[in-house]
Amino acid sequence: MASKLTSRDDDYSKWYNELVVQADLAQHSDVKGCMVIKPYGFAIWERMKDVLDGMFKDTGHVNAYFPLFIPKSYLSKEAAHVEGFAKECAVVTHYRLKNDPNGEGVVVDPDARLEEELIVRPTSETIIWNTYKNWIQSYRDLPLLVNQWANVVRWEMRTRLFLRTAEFLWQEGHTAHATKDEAVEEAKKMLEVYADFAENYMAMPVVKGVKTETERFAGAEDTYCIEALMQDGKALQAGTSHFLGQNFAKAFDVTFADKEGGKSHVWATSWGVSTRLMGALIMTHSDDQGLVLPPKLAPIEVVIVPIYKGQDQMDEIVAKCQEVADELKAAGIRVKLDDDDTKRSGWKFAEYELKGVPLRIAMGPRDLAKGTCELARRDTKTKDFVSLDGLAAHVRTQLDDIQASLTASVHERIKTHTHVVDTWEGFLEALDKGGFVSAHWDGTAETEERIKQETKATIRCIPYDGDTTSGTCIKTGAPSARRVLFAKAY
RNA sequence: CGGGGCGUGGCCCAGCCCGGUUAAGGCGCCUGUUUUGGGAACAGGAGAUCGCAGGUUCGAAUCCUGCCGCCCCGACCA
Repeated sequence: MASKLTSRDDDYSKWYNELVVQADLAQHSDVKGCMVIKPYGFAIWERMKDVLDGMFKDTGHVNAYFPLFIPKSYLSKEAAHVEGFAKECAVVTHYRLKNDPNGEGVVVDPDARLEEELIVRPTSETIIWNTYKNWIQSYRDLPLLVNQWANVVRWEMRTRLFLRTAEFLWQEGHTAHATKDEAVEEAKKMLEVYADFAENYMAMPVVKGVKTETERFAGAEDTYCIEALMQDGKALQAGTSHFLGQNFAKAFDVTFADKEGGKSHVWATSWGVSTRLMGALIMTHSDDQGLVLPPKLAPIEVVIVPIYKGQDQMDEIVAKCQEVADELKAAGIRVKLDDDDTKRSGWKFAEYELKGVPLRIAMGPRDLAKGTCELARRDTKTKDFVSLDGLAAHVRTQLDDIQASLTASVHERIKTHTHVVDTWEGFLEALDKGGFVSAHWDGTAETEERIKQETKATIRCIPYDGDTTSGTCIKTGAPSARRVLFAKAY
């Protein structure tokens, strides 16, 4: 743990990889592209999950669980969908092993070949819609608002811890509605939930918008997204919500009887966020000393480190620290008292900084005499001596302040790193500086592709609250209805 | 799939080019003593079929052949 992190300026990518491992969030497993999420990393994910799950429930959704395996034939029922996912599917072909007749270990039993191969779900639309077919008969069964927390597998060529792993954890909401308007409204509503979560819990304000046709989810009619901006100026798609039209209802023949006795196909949405949010969280706030966590998602909001010499002093100080811990806990603050006698205080300071704990309280003999403690902020690295009287209220204020200040700095980052340009030269310059580039585009996939080929920048979204005055495309000079947001992305 | 790198105690790695007693060092771990307000010091100790399989040789971590795995950079993608 003693090794220093590579600085962000030296190599942002290396910094990220080292941080994830050194802060004890995750590690590479022996399986290519798959990670082990370690307890501390998982604790953060659990916080995210708990908060999001509450938000889904508050918007009327319920949880269910669908199988990991999808019959191969299901996947091909929606043409665009299979097209989008076929290249990255793990396939189960056998169901049994046997002892190797040549003596070494086990081999796949060739007699145990599945009649129809099973696909390890890359997403669950197909198996869910195949199930919904039997759940939905009447308008009375609608809307159907179901979410599932699950793991999915996408056989990516190139992976990075949290940002893109072959297996990842996520939630996927799958809803069915009687009308198009209601489904569109649902898709947009869930995007708002994601944006709310990103800004108010992750302290990561995002840009909300709609994807262009080429960036759309395979099988969707519209993909709404939240786009975040990382410290290195690259964008990260942090969540998507899809209006699926009647595509899956038609592919799986899901119809309902309406009030008038007619039969119609239902309208669908799906929406998801994944452990990629962990990567977003890490890259958004952390610094060269390690992780910086927003209090609302920090598994530990305050760590208390006792400082002492000798057993007697230790007993006395730890007892006082325990009192403080109890007081903070009673005030609803997630607090950890680290009274581990085998680690020295200096070691603990460095360790909790690396792990991004927002506030640290240190208490030693001098504090005990004065009725004070040292309160250190992770985000600003400032330290103050504060009275133990009214400490819980003070800590609460500080935590709120950290949350607000992290949020504000990301707002500022987006503001200062969104460049409005009107010429191709200006566009290239802006891309060099990093961040979002607001520019006119002629609306064609060809131009979008050309720009991507030449600059690696993609249209992140057509932002909700962007500039809607018309102009001319930066690449072709053709008329453009409005500005869109470009960026180089993860 | 193309390019690069790496596989040596739990972790980081030296040694390999130029083969030769017991495979070096650091972190971590165990025991003890002194320490303790910013990653402690000293002493002792445990821990390795050098990725796998062949080959060359009196002798292989080191040379040769083949294979496997992972990481990084690109194309593809959440």
